[in-house]
Amino acid sequence: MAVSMHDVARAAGVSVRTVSNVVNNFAYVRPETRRRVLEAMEELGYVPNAAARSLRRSRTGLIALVVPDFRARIFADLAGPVVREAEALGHRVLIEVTDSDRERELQVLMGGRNQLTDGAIMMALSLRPEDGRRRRPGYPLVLMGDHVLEGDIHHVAIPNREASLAVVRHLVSTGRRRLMLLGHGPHGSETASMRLRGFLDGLAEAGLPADEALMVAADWSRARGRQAIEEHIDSGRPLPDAIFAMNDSLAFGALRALREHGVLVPQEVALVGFDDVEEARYSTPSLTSVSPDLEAMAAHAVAMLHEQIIGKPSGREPHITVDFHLRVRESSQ
Amino acid sequence: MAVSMHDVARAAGVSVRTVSNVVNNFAYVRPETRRRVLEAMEELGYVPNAAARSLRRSRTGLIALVVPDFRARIFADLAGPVVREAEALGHRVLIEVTDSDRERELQVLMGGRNQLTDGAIMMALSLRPEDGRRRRPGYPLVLMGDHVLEGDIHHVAIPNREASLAVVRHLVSTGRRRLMLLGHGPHGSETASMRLRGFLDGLAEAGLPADEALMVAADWSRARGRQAIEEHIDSGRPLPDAIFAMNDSLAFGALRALREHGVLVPQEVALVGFDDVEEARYSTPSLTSVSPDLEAMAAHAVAMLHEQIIGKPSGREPHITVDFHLRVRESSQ
DNA sequence: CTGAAAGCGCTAACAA
DNA sequence: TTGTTAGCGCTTTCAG
Repeated sequence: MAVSMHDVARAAGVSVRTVSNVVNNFAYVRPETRRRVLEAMEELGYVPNAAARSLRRSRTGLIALVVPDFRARIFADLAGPVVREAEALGHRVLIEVTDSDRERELQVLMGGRNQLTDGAIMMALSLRPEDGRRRRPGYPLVLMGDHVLEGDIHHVAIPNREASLAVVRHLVSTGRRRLMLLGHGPHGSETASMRLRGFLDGLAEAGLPADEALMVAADWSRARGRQAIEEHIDSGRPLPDAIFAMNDSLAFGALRALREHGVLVPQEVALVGFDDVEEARYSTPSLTSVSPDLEAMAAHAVAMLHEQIIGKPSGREPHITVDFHLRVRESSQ
Repeated sequence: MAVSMHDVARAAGVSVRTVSNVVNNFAYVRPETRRRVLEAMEELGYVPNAAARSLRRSRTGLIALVVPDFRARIFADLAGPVVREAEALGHRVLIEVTDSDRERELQVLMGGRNQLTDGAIMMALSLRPEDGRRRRPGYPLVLMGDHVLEGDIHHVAIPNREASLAVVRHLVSTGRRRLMLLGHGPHGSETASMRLRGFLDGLAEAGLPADEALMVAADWSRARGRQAIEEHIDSGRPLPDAIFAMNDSLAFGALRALREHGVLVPQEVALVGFDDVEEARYSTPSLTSVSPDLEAMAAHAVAMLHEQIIGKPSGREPHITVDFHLRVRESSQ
């Protein structure tokens, strides 16, 4: 067995109570006593036992960050800030990947297989609104992204509609008239439909027609972006003068296809993406893209979760949409 | 308080022992009894308490994956497989970020602040060989990457030297003679020096001189890659006919600088990176790059750690170097 | 096959 | 300011 508090107490000639006080930085320990205890800890190589503490406090100090995919850039950019914020509030973060599997997402909603985490922040992709009712009562939970579930679940959203509208306005302001929307359809998420909505609103606002032939279905990957544009060109249909890709991957795929067919970007076709991945600044041409304030998302989500965990009511609004910036670069000028 | 085994036992009219047997899928429970217990669990919404179990078993079921940075692609590509492999062996993964901070890395080496994890897989960047002696004895640990520490610490390595040698051979075989090495220096890691070594070995093998002026220092980022090439061009020094960038980011930065100065890749300068990030297949031109077998790394690391945790001796070699492939693409043909 | 009961290491109420 | 002590919920030894 490992060294326990009792061993330390004995070595330091005090009671476990005092050792506990020292370990937890409580007041009311005489400096001299504290020193002796610290010394004994050092000497014996004492390390507190997380399990025992959790059991006693009925809190593990762990929160879950549940994401669909490790490789998605949104994950990479969100995880850092989430971990940082969480640590600042005294939590550690257990990262869990669902692969967008509905069963796994439901699992989280219902509080997990075992009581390992004090709460969860989840980017759910496969849940349905009515799943909200299956939430385990009392398990602190914050949703990120667009998934709004039934029941009053805390939620931090990306400004999909607003940002898409801003993209259309930008393109129209530079004289583009035949806008293609790339990525509509198969993905089928809330996210996609909100971006579609902003796109349509933008067209309406500019008095432009919504041309079905220019709303192209595609999974959100480079390969599919490339393929979609390739097929469009091969079919002989006229090109749009601007493409709004629902994410940057699609945009890069499209860019590759355009280049292979000798289409000039932005002279003949303007191109805009969504997410503002690092690569956007370095591609040829550099890519105009929507940059959501992910740091703010992380901060809000953690703060909301923390309040639920410590049971503070907080007058905070349970639904927040963060800010965004449209980074205009070479591909749309 | 949450529902405990006692509650379930009472509801099912059995003893806690039996409930435990059911929960842990032990034998010797009559089907009828099992059914009753399962029913009671369902009805009461029983969820096992991880803390109590850990305390009793003196194992948390958690292993730590310790990485320098969330956004590094190597992390993204390693984390998925590690989590998968770990779950297959019954562990869950707690991800920890060190920001390459030596203190934090040492912390891990010494077993962590509290006994939260049963062991750790670490990509250490800032540790020094002699730090190996500070390892907490008995804490299962596997290192990933190049950092070899003193003491007999299990270790899975990337084939830096071998792969760099292969890159040089490839470039030489396509007629290149003045090779630049980009990324040498500041990064200062084992990784960098092994890649340098392979580069030099390759030159020697081909009977080419090692030209100091063509070994350019740069942090491993796009920005620095771009800047380094820019400065080289501005200085009026003659260009090399091939550039081997120590990672893909550097290569993309270099590519951008070359393009801005009208240098044709690969006609005038061939370009090769290291890591084979997804982007390499989609850049213009697509990038030749070294692709280490990260899945294998993950699998080996988890297997090694698992054996340490369960205390199986295993005849396994404690130092493994995984395989790699050189993906030859447009940038070097 | 099932029951009773002893702790795992820690926190915190209560006492001194 | 410090000591004593009762559990937190679970696994597991020992008995039936």
